[in-house]
Amino acid sequence: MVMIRDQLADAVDTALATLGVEVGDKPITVERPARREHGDWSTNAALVTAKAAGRNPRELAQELADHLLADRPAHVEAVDIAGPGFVNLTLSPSWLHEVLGQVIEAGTDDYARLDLGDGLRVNLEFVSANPTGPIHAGGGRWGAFGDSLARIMRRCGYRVHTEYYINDRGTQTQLFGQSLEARKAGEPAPENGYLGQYIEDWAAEMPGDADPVEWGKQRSLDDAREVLGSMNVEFDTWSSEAAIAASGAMERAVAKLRANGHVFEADGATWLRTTDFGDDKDRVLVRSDGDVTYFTPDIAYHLDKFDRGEVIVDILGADHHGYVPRMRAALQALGKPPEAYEVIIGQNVKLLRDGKEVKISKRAGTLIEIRDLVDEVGPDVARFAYLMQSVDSPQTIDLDLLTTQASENPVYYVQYANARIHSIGREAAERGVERRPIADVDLSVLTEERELELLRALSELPEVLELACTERGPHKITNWVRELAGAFHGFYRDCPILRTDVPPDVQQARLWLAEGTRIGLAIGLDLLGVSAPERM
RNA sequence: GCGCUCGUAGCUCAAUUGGAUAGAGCAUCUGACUACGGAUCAGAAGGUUGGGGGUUCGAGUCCCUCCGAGCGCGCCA
Repeated sequence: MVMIRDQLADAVDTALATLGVEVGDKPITVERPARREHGDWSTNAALVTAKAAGRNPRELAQELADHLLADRPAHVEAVDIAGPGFVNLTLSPSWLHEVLGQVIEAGTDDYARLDLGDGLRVNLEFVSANPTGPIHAGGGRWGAFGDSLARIMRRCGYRVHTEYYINDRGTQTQLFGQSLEARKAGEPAPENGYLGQYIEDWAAEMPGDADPVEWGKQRSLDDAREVLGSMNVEFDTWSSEAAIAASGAMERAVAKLRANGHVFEADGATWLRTTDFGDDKDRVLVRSDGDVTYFTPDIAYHLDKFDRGEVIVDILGADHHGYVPRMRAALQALGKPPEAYEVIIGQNVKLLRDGKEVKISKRAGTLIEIRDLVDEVGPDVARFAYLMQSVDSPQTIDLDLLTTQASENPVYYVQYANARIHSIGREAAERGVERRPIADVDLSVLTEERELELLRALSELPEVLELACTERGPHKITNWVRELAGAFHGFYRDCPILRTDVPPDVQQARLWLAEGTRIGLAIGLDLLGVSAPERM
């Protein structure tokens, strides 16, 4: 599918070459201007090349505009220069009619399906909460984000493998099991043990003959799997730290690190010289008491993940960012190139209840379970709420607002647009109105501003998807889906389809426009892991 | 103290990664259907992008500095 943007960019390149203008370091872009009066597309080509060429930007822009007018790319109606030297292109609505044809032809499977990844295998790890209790509402952010990013990257041509790492080896799982056991026996919790309502509930649930450590771990995992699954978050692999540790993978990893010359002994412990690769201090692999730190099995695990991906990506909460330099160093010490390891740091979620922050501590038992949130507002509202914001900024979720105003959640605004489209389909069937093959329909009758706005929104999806993928920003899809829904609601209001006074040719074109919108909503909502109900 | 991240409308957040007059939703106020679904639409109001300096054709975005917030700095995990 040839994108109009590429056609325009080619035309600009050709014109620059004809003018003999050197293209420097600054990238020449063809973009959609923020304001409608600046045309449909705009290029900064004259601005970024003028200085090196020793030219006046506006004069250069004028020459560029003249060339573009003389050898006019398809659909281009007018070329203007504006501001400091932008060249603005105004296109005939025919380019949008062409987009609608492409959307219909490609359908849900193929419209906005890109090939950025070229089949590169990417291993994506997220959530990976300790199996010492239920997943808290903050952890839901990583589930929603990671799963959506996986969907986005898959649509962009990456082969993505998702993983959940289970820290089931260390002292925390032991303590957790002991806490359950103590609670069941009516004894006080062990020192630094786990407290809270869920300990009480789970202890009551635990059979008397169960191994508390093993049962507690399994109970936590079942909870995570079920509640994340209810939010449409799935993992290809659940990796156990204990299994990695028992497999000999740690010993192999340490041997390789040693062979590569990055391991040394000091103070009775075995160290990895991570400072060779930019860490601020060296790290212990094997403690002087002979036990490994948790770093060592984690190195083995990260090495193991390369079996399921050429690039591995960790999605971590900001509270783990201090850990990144040592893992990056360890993988480089193992001979992996720096670009084979990517870390996405997400800012933490702040939960408000009664206007006050709920401090989360699993150990103290003060937590808001994601299950409670999902039970109360439903998986779509929860997931959409997590995905409305960039993970780069701290997120504040006001639980009272989300629950009391659940019915005003933006997700319904989007789903309602979808339901309206399906409602039109049902009504059309009832009235015996049929959609003729698109080849027989004249889309050029779509000239109302509402119609063009909707088409413009639809045309943006491939660009938005590309950005969402390269910038690791699923929230860009959320924003787009809201825009598309908004454009549809406006269209729906002002452009009747089935009313008897609508001319048949207009009716046909609008039926296809509604169908194109349905396709766009289906793609967008699927990328977000949110359902697209036909009725509400 | 050192390091990482962040600071945008009353609130929650965007901003095509350096582009043109910084945009949405919520909340507030004012309007719109005898209908293809009002969970909708139109409009008003709301800003010195924490402060200051710098870089350049151009800065919310990059650099410096101050202020404020979150997180991290163990032979814990």
